[in-house]
Amino acid sequence: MPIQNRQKKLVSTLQTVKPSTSSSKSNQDVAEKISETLITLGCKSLPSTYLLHLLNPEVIQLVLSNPLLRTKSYLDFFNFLQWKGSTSPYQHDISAYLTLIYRLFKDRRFALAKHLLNSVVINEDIKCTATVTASLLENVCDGSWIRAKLVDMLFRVYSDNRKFGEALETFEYMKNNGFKIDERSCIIYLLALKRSNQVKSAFRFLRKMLEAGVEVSVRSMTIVVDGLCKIGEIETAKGLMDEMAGRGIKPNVATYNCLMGTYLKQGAFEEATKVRNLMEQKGVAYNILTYTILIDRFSSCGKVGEAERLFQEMHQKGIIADIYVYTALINGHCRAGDMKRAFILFDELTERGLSPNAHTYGSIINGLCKVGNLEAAQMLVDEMQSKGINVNEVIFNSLMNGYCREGLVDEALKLQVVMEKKGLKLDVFTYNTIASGLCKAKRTNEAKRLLITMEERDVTPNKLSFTTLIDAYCKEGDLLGAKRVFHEMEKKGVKPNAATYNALIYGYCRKGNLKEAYKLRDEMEMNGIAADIYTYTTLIHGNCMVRKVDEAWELFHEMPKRGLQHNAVTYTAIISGFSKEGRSDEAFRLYDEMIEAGLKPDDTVYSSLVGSLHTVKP
DNA sequence: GTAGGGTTAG
Repeated sequence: MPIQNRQKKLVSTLQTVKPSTSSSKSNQDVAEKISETLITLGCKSLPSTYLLHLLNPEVIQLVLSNPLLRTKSYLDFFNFLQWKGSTSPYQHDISAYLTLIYRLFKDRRFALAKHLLNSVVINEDIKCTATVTASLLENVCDGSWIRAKLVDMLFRVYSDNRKFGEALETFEYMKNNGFKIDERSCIIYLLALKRSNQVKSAFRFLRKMLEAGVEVSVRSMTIVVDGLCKIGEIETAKGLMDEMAGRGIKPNVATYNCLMGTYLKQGAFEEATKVRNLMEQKGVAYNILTYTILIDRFSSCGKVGEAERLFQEMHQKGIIADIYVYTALINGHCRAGDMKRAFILFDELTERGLSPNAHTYGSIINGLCKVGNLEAAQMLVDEMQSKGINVNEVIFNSLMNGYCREGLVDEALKLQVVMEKKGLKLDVFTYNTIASGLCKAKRTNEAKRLLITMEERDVTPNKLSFTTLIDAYCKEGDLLGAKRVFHEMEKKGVKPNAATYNALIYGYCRKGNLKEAYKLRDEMEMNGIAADIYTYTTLIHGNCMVRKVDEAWELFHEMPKRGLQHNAVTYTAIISGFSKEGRSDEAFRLYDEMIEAGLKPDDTVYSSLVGSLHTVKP
């Protein structure tokens, strides 16, 4: 039957119903007629003009509740009514939605039911409180077993939408009405909380789960343990694990991975080893993630040999490395400057059918930038682009850093323009990298300008930005400016570190103001920041400059006592100090000592040693 | 529906 004829028929059908009366009987008649039309003719034939003034919520409710209607028909009817293209789209009330959701669920169309429930909770025009929604849901379910499923679905939907208050209210509703609460739904809520940085709420909720009689497993516990570890509450996490053990919930490999990973990130190797021992003791085998974390952390802190050993061990145990493992190991070698091994692994993973991704390329490109091979880095950038992998902010930052290290800060500035053109956001890394590149190129004014303006572009300067800025002022000899920035950073609650103090100490040394430099050294130590190799080297150099080589010598002696090893720069400073004073015996003795320590002297050492031979003792 | 990867300063 052609569409037009169908419509004519429907119109005539509808006209037989008196629209003026609003009694239930009449509503029922209308509903029945509409249902009949829908069953026999389908939804496409509904002419909106006539229907809209015959309809009211009760009629709609009746149509939607008609068991004779097939799912497709009432769904079409529902959508037809609120079709946005019509002149007056109809706004269903919440009961209409919930009725439809119930029917969809009954017809096992779960995804659609959930989708609609989602629109109920986010639609400002129809949404009710969680308790009201839950009880309305129960109403439309008419005592069916489905009501428990639907209230559970409501809990999940609230969680998915980060509506934590409503989700909790639904949870309480289920608890108070004797529903059995599924742990898997609670996990969705826990994860949503954790992802919104509401770890403490997740922690409290876990307790609520236990109180409500939910069968809590190690999964829920691990989510909370992980969250607590991530916010640095590792002791709370351990306390929780003990408490749960008392309830028979034992940690598994995932739980241990969280704990161990956190310790390793903090550099607490002994604690991490304790976790590993505990795993062994309890017979909990490592999985691929355990190995990834271990390989990644050892790689990051320069213990790439240990990372390689774990990589072998993993293979012996029959665990096949994935792209994460390869990337972690490659990164370790790149950081150590061993590009040869990095490329061997890169080829190996490709041969094994794995595809390098942006992180893998990022590691290799960064490694190449560090060793100054910018052409090769550029080639890899081209390669990844040809594979359709986007060059992201991190890779741009790596490249900029590479150029800055080579003194090619203008190339870095060109990349900045490219980044902006691509719509990539310059982040704190970008600004800090370029600023320090500018400082190194003695373009301190540009560096200062960049760091001062970054805030205007919504990038919050961090410790490093302030330190670089202080460094720029110090290099210009503007100690007042440097001090001003130092105080400004304190005021903003950004804590200085050793590098910050060292920049200032350098500034004072450069002016020959050793008194102030020493004062700063004492101040940093009082604030719990240990003087490091840079602090000492700067002070040694500063003393030598004002011909106080004995003071320098004293500092040089102090270093090993404090666990600081001399490096080539320290030796260079002290050797040239003695040389300048014409104390060539001491200078040569230190030179031999330096060679013996396996340190490579640079040109400065030679020239100062040669120079010392011509200097007449005062 | 547990847990994982690449970038910055002296």
